[in-house]
Amino acid sequence: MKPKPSPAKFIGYTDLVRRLTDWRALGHPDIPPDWQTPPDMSRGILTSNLAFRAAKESGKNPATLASELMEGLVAYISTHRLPLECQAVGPYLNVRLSQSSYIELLGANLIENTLEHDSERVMLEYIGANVAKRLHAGHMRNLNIGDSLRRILELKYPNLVTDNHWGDWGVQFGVLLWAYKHNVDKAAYRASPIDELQRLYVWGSSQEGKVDDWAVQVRDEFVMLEQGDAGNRARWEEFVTVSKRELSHDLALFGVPPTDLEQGESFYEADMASLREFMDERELWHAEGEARYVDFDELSQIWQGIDKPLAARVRTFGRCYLISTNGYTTYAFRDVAVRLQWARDHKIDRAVTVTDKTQAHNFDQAFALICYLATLPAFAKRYGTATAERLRWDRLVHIGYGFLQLASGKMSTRLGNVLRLPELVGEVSRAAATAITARAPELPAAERDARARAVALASLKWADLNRDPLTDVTLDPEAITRFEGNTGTYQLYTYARLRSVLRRAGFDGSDRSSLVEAELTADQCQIIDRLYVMPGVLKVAADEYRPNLVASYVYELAEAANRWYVASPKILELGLDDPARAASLRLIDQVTRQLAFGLNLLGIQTVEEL
RNA sequence: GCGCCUGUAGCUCAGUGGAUAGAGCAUCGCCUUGCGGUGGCGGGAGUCGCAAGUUCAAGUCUUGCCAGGCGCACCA
Repeated sequence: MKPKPSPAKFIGYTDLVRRLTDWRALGHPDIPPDWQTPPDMSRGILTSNLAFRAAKESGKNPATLASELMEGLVAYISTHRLPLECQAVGPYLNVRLSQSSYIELLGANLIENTLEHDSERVMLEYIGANVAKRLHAGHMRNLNIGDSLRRILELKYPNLVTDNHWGDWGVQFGVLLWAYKHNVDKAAYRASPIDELQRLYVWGSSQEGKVDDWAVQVRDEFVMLEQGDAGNRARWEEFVTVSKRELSHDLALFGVPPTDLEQGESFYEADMASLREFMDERELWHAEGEARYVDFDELSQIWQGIDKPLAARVRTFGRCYLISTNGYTTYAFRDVAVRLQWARDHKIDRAVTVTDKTQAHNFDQAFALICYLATLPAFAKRYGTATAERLRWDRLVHIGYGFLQLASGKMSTRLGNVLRLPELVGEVSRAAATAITARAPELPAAERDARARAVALASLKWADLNRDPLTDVTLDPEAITRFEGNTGTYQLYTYARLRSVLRRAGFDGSDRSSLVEAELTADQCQIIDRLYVMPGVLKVAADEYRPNLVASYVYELAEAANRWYVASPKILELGLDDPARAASLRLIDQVTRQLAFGLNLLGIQTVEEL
């Protein structure tokens, strides 16, 4: 008679941490254990430095205290039947999974074990495409970071909404409409509307100073558009339509799904008018001819209830123009209106915006202004108390990213110094095709190109997301597509190789009976530890908006799996009834699922063959 | 001038106030003709920009300097 699997219920990581956090040390009930992942997984899955923090009030040295605390922890774990072993190591309280639980974990679905949900309504804004302009290489970072944050934040916030803040309004449309009327090449427009619009915009801008009253003519075109002139309106709508078609094509090329919303800049006209009226009525800004501005030094002093550190920051924000001398609303003013609209109409509690890092100052100003306005009773009266309460400094977030360029000598300059997104993908795909041909020369061209595309996208996304968004990136297509090292290709390769083992073994996941008798090696247990603690990584990644933590986790998992796999006996040569074979295959299955899950959070699709 | 960001190995970069600061590339060696070796193991390589401070504990927090990048008003 074979022993039956343990009847103990599977406890996920998040659950386990919660229950361990409920434990309060005798004599120190007010000091939470604050469980963390240890720096080195060989120490276990969780560690607490409670003894340090409790040492002072108890007057004992941390190491002595730790062994005393350990008795209480042992009793707690035993009482609650948690599948854990624990040990005081010097002043640290270390917790590891009990040996008997590994087999059970191996058979469980570790990926289902995700984050605690937060009911906040969160808006994530990214892409930042403009009407009549193609995506260029700089947009890649926005797409990568935005799309990845979307996937990561969704794990924590079921009420996540995404928005593409579409650049579809403003004086530039006066320029475009004016240029279209004076210089459009109809044949070129039919052939490729976006290219012709880009040309027209450049041409139109270049006429400043050459044409009398250029500024007036351009402004009049935009004013006509604003006031609903039928011709300009129809043309503008057509520009928007062709631009959206172009954008969805580029997004598909890059494997990024569309956002939930596409609230272009024009969408906020009414709210800006309303805010303008509000600011005028209450004299909340300074007038300078047509222009209107806010002085943040003043504002920091009249802001009721602001805390001191924030006040010190806000007073350095300088002056912000919200209405220009020409009477146009500015970008900053639109960002104020955007957050009002989100808070009021979408009931957004937390708003995250992804743009390049040079815009940080603009968002500081816009966030400070809307937060200040939200403290005014008149604002709550006009826009709702709930709306006002949602607008809080610590919940308005700007994620800035640095610039991206190709390594010198490898930049495509066919279209001047702007590298379009499809060209970037093409450039990296060529490097990937070269690398693939080197190892599989006989591969048919179609198959090679398909793999090259997968490798190119994975390489680009990995190179981008494996680091802090703020750093500037110089891409070397050859380096990022290499199979060895910490590259996207290495992750894809590891996945494909392990999947191949499962295929050859005929693994279908159905047979778990022989698992029970398996003895796992220390290497295997450490991999299971890693798989088990992934939600801890995801939590920090979501809390701090940092996809690179997910990338680090994926890399470490792939590395650990490779290390074990290469050192272990050949799985396919083990007997079909050998429990070690079942355990190894099951582990590979868990690893590949987790790798795919992690890579997917970075927007990277795995492939079965590479 | 003011503000923000950055400064960690030769290079490119990770690094939750906590245990011996880690990867990749490059470099020097070793294992392995392999279930997908494009792998794996190891060596050398660090005053974590400098200096104070807070703390039981600082690459991490605070302050001051130094260097680089980016903003600073009606572009987005």
